[in-house]
Amino acid sequence: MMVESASETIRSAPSSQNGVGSLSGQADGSGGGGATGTTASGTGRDVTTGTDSNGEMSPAELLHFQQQQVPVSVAMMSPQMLTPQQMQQILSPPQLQALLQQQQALMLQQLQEYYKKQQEQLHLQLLTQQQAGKPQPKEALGNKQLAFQQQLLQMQQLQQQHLLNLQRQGLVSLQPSQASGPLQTLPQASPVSPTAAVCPTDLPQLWKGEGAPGQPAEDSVKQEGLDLTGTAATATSFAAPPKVSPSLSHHTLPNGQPTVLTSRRDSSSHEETPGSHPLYGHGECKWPGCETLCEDLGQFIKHLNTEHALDDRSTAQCRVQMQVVQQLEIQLAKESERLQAMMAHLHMRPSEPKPFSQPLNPVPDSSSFSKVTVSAADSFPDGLVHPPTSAAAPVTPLRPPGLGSASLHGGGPARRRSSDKFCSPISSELAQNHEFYKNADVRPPFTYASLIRQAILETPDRQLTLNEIYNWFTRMFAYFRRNTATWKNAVRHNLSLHKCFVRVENVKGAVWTVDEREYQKRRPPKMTGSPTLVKNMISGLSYGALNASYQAALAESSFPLLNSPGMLNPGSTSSLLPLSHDDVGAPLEPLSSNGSSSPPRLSPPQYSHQVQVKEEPAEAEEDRQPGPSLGAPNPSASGPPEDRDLEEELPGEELS
DNA sequence: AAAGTCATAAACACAC
DNA sequence: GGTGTGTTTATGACTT
Repeated sequence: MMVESASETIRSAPSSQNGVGSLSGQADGSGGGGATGTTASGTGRDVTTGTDSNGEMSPAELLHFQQQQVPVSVAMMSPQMLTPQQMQQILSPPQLQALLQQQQALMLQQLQEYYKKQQEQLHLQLLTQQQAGKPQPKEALGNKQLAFQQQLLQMQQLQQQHLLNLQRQGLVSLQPSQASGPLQTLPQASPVSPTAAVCPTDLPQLWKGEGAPGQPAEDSVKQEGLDLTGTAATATSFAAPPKVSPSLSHHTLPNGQPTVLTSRRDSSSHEETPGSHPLYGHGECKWPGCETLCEDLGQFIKHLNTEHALDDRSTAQCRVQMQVVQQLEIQLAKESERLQAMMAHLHMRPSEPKPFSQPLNPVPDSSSFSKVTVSAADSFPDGLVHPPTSAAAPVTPLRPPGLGSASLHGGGPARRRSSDKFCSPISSELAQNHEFYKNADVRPPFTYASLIRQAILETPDRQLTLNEIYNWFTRMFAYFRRNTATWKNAVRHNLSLHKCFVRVENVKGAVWTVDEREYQKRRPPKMTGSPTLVKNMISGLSYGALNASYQAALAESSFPLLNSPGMLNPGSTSSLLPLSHDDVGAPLEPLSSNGSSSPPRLSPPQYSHQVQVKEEPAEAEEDRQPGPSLGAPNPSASGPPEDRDLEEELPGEELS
């Protein structure tokens, strides 16, 4: 009371402090570092803005440089994750152009290589099988081919669509050579393959770059030794994912020959016309970020030698480019695997047509089209299930073949209702980028609430003490290893503020649980945080994360009802979270069923599933749990539903 | 422009 | 008194 007034007045002063926040925030208040306060705001931000690639780069500068390059990857994924506006915000026009061109070229190239590769493979397969006298049902093969071709088509369509979208958005002006390729080749089959929307989610992992442990793809890339001259690592290497469907994986290489060779040749053959240079096109230098006009090849060569000589800067740029390529390769690998899974599958049951071609509505509006559909499809079940143990396992993006098909269901056109994808984006995103967040000082693109929930749900008991939550944060995110006061306060704040978090008294103290129902009640997503997120992430630095983040954020935002049971099919449900069993069974009864719905299966008290207080909740437990009353602040859940918490999860969770 | 979200910051109350 | 927990309120940046 009195106190309050007092504090209030006091507060007015501090409000200015917010200035601090906003200060850093000018770019975005909360953002980037806002939180992380001092440090971040100070350093981080300046960093982002400040650097200009100078001639020589110190390690730090190099880092900065990479940050600057962020846009590269951003642009790459952009269509799926950012609205054009956002992209434009982040990138300067020239940058945009350059990046997009680069992206187009790369994709094209890789697709073509991939295509060839696959053809070879098929050929080989056919031959082998025929020779082996194995009366392999031609039908099966035929189907395989069909499926395969469809997949390829799908990929191409995806690219086409992608380019079109870009064009439509005015983000890029298609250039004859680049655009024409895919466009011509593909008799535009309108239905843009949804699934195709290759999800870049895992990319960030790769981005970890050198350090990343066991990434098959990565490894192969490295082994090949990147061709720094420009054509970039070939995607082909991925055609032979080391661990894919056994039957197929081995065929990859025709003669066990380093794929590289062939592929490289291939690529050169298509790209390099006599008198041309992979880095030279349309009269200008195609070196990332450089658009210098060069009248002819000679001049270009000259330019190349002078401007892009072997120095730190060029090297750094190369590295960035390598990463970009790796990301694409990962995508390709995923698609490839999916394709193989499809083939494998069809081999057994050659009928199933491809479900995915739902006519994709032609992108309602630029901003929406991207919405990473796939992510959902991508999120694979096993997701977070891995206990957060420090198991620095190789977070392989590869999806278990069996699951591959899942994408078929889920992968819907962009705007699809989330219901189809029940996968919790955050969980999948985290699962896939677990290592990344763990090591990179990047702010995760989720709200505190969603993170807290995730932390809780990851535990078998679905309950955590505050301290355990803290630990989860620090364990899972490098970002939360600093500025503890700030985010811890935020965590507490969120716990108290949101109804979905229920405090349960325990003998040993109190634990926090999640009232899934409350959580689900949250209102539908909204495209939060874009710009902010963007800035944050960028300032946060890793663009890999950016990607993932965006993807996740967008995914979430586009799938409001991600848990809606209605659409769930058992199998997929499991993918949801670690809660699997319980969850699957009971819970999620979100909105779909009936607004406020009283979930039939749940007792009024709800708690959807879980919450069994550890040890002995004893009496306390009784009180809160079942009870409606929910322990702490939480009124009857069913009653005042949305009041308190309605936040994140689906929405683009960013923690700005 | 209003309303709603979210992140932050901070004041307070309590319990240990 | 210090620290950890929880709860609240205020603010600014953003989005719808």
